[in-house]
Amino acid sequence: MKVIAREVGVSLMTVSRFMNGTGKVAAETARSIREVAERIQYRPNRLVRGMQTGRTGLIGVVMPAGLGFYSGVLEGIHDHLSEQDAGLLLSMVHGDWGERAIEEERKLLHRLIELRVDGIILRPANDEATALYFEEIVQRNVPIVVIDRHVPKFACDFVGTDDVVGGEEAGTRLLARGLKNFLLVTGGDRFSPSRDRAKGFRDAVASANRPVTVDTLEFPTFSPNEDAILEYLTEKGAKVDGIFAVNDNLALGCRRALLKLGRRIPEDVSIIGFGAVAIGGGYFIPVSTFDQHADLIGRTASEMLFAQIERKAGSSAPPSKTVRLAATFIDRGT
Amino acid sequence: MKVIAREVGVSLMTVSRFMNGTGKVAAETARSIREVAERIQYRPNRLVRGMQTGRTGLIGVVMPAGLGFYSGVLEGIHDHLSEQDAGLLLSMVHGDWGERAIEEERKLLHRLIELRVDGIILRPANDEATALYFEEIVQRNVPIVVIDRHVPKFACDFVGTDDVVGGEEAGTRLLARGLKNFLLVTGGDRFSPSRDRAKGFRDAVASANRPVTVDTLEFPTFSPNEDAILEYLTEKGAKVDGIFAVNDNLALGCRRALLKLGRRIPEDVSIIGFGAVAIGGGYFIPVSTFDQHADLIGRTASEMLFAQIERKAGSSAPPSKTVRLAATFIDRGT
DNA sequence: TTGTAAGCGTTATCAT
DNA sequence: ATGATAACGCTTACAA
Repeated sequence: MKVIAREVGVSLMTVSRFMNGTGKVAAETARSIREVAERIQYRPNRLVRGMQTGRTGLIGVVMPAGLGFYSGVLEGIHDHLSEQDAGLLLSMVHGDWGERAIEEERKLLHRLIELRVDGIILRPANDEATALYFEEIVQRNVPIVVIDRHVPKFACDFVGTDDVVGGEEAGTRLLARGLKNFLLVTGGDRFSPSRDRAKGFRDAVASANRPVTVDTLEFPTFSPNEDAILEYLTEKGAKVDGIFAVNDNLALGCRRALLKLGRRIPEDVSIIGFGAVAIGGGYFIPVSTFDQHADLIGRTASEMLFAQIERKAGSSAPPSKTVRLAATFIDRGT
Repeated sequence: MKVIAREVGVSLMTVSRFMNGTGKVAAETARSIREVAERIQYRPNRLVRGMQTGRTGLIGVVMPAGLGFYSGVLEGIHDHLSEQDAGLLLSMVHGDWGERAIEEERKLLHRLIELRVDGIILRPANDEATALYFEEIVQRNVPIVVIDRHVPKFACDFVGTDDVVGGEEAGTRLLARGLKNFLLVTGGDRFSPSRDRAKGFRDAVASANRPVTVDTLEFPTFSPNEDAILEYLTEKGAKVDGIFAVNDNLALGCRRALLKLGRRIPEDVSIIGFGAVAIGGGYFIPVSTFDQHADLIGRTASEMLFAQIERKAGSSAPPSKTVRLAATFIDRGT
């Protein structure tokens, strides 16, 4: 800017005003500035600008990536951020459990604060101990939106799937087929998506006007142990005719086990998953499932984050908002 | 820092020195500083620090995300950056073709420059017209590593798969089965991975010591048109007994077409894909393929980028390096 | 071991 | 419509 100011013969301020469109600049002056800027390939330093204005234009995103669902969310976030001319600072989390994950996540959040991000979108590693790392964010009044996993102990904006209703619909659909002996495959109760889908399913099945049974298989790591499934199906679960798994990965594990036992899908056993995990054009997960509209979750989260950021200026303190998007059933004939 | 300095009763500089470990600070002073910093939850402003030192600790990554391969690459990059305490600024590209993609990509690169990233990792949208947007990067001497798609017109560090050798191995393996009539399914010649894999395959097959045929089907958008495949297989390609597709998506398209025609895999037709696209735990792409070690590509790219960044200080100008990682065959019995 | 002064590239504020 | 000056939060260079 100094160079431009000198060459054009104006002060730094005139150049600054031209660059960020604040205040009036004479048409003639503007032309010269534009010309010189172009010639010397001037690129404003966004970081310094951020230091001045208090808005860096950077948004921190903390989530496990790689999996289909989260890349969809990430894409939704990214697209909205692009429209807002904001940058996406990505931190991927790996482990899901235990103290280590929490410690790791705290460090990531610290880093984001040190980078002075304008806001944070977070998929929490853990329902527990969240006060620990939310504390600082609250103190500093950093805008934040939580996605996918609801954290009951911390009131802030949340965007996720309507898991309870999704689970209910799964139950209703299996019931409508006249099935009676259900297997519910979950990841345990530690995370809201699994917990809520299971709850919805149980509620729906419990309200059937005929006698039904529901057995539950839990895989706390969300990875289906095929041996355990086989064992269940050959012993206690010999009569199972309907399976709901809280995610597609678990559903696929069941599918493989069933095929191994020679049980036909859906003639002998119906099966429904959740998540519509899909990968680029044409790959196909052979299990009826629910589309969570991942990209929309991401976009919504980003929009809510910006609403918070804009609000900060006005400094009102509205109540936190919880948004749950309906999952859409995808019938793949299983 | 000002607050800490005042409370402890030292100058700003002492605090600064303590914070970044430069110079000596008395043990006693250090204790006090640490204490106050802890109490007031001081977090250094990395952006300002970057402005001063010329290193922001931010790395820009420009690539299409979402697909399995790229999320693997992203993960590799991310892990290395974490180790280096650097931040990952992600820009996702959507369209792959035409002027628009190039324009979009230029804007992204500009943004990264405005953010003063220390370096850039780029999966180029296009082999053509690259000088256009590389020009500025070269002028500004911004460290950059290109991945996946080799850009012949621009000499810079590159990391990708050894596509030619991979294609050769596919050919060799099909030949070893005694097959004679091949179908090569490509995405055309515009991008190096498709082009090179096809070249390798053709070379291998051409060196067979028996008469063979090779037909080629091109899908410039990399999405398999099942009708076109069916048409080919029922007419000209009735005798095809071996298929090599330059990526798994195309291979799966062929698989579906074959199954529809009642051709058995691999009894009637052998098929090999490329890319080992996989998604979280347990999903399974039913086509023999090659693992590109995506995460290693990402990590290597990041390492090479940091080598450049460190070199910048020393300002020597070494030749650019091209690294090609071998793809590993994954036998899935097809 | 600590301090002083200047500077990084930009915007805010108040004046002209 | 333009300018002067201070300020943002930190580091570098030099001095004590």
